[in-house]
Amino acid sequence: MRNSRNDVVSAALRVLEAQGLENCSMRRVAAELDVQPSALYHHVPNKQTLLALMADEIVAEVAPVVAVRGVPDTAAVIPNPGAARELCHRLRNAMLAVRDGADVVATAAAFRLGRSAVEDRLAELVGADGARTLLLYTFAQAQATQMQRQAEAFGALLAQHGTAPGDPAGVGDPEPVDLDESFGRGLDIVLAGLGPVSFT
Amino acid sequence: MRNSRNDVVSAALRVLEAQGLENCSMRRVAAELDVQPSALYHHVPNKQTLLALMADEIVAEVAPVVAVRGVPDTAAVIPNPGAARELCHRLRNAMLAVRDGADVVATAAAFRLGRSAVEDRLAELVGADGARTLLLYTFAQAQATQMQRQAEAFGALLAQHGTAPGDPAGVGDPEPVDLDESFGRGLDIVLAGLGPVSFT
DNA sequence: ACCTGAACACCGTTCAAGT
DNA sequence: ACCTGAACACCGTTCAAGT
Repeated sequence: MRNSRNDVVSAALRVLEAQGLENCSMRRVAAELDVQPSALYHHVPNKQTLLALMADEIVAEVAPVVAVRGVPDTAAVIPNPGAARELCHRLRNAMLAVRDGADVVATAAAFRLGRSAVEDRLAELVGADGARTLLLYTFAQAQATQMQRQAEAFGALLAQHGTAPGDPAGVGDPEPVDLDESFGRGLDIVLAGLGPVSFT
Repeated sequence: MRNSRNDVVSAALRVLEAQGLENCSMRRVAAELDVQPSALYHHVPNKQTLLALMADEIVAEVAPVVAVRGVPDTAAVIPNPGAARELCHRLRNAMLAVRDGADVVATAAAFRLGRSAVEDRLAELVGADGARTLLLYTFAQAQATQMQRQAEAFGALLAQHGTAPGDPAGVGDPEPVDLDESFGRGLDIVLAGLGPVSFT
């Protein structure tokens, strides 16, 4: 046995980190494994599936390992906004830790809204509606954060290559929002909307 | 003058509606205009810009036309959660009205978080933090909704081609959440978190 | 100003064939 | 079981050249 499915996922994550999502092609993943592109299809049916496996890997450490038996009874939910807040922060950090991780996870996760470990855990803490709201907000916010960072990195590159500070490209665009702090405030808004429980 | 930039955007939106985002290539847009692919680059610097122009078109009717002068003073915000709620519904409907519209708009809009007409208007109604939270939630929720619909349409296609109800593919997957109703509930959670104002 | 034609450097996926 | 080699039907973008 030369390569396993896990080898393929690992190689794909290396390519993602090194080259970004737009360059994370099947052909480059194959090259990372010193293998022909067609060999990948022995381990994975298509690129979409590979991306979903990568997404699982990226968020693997986020949700506690405790197995949940069955869907929680809505009436049985014991609200715990503090734990929900921490889980959302962990999720966001996990996505931000990998280049273009938010895009990878958000795309794959939206595809199976309602059946992820993180969503199940969140639902136990704040109910199904709150869980969905928190999850969607966290995905979109992480995507925006990563996009802003990438734009800043690109702008820094341009500036280095001859564009002096104060040049047309840099004039008029107001200072960007701090999306790390903004996330916490948005999270607090949603949590505050979930009920009268105080959770500071 | 044979084609204007607006002709290109219109053609691209037609291709998007007819073929979906993954098939909305520069080459197909060119074909829609009976023109060589290279001709498009006379009107638009690259595909990313074209997608941004399409996004602007999709949400053009959402924000009121009233010109806003300057950034609203945070202290001067007169909370109006009811108006914010309606604006979010309008935004979501505009995205859902176009095939893959949520993806197109969310990607382009995340790129310029903080400088869209819709966000400015929302910020007037609920403040900057509330506006960002509502906007991100609405984008992600619309993306999830459109993805679920597409999956359902695909599933229906499969079922039509020989898969009887009760077949392996359809057994075990629980009934999907109604994301149209779910959106309203999530919106109410966020709005409730924005302050003590009642808005029913 | 707007477009053609040809090219460059890529894609995802399939499939027969090898070991 | 795992992989190669070759092919198919595509991509976005550039650039000289036409009108």
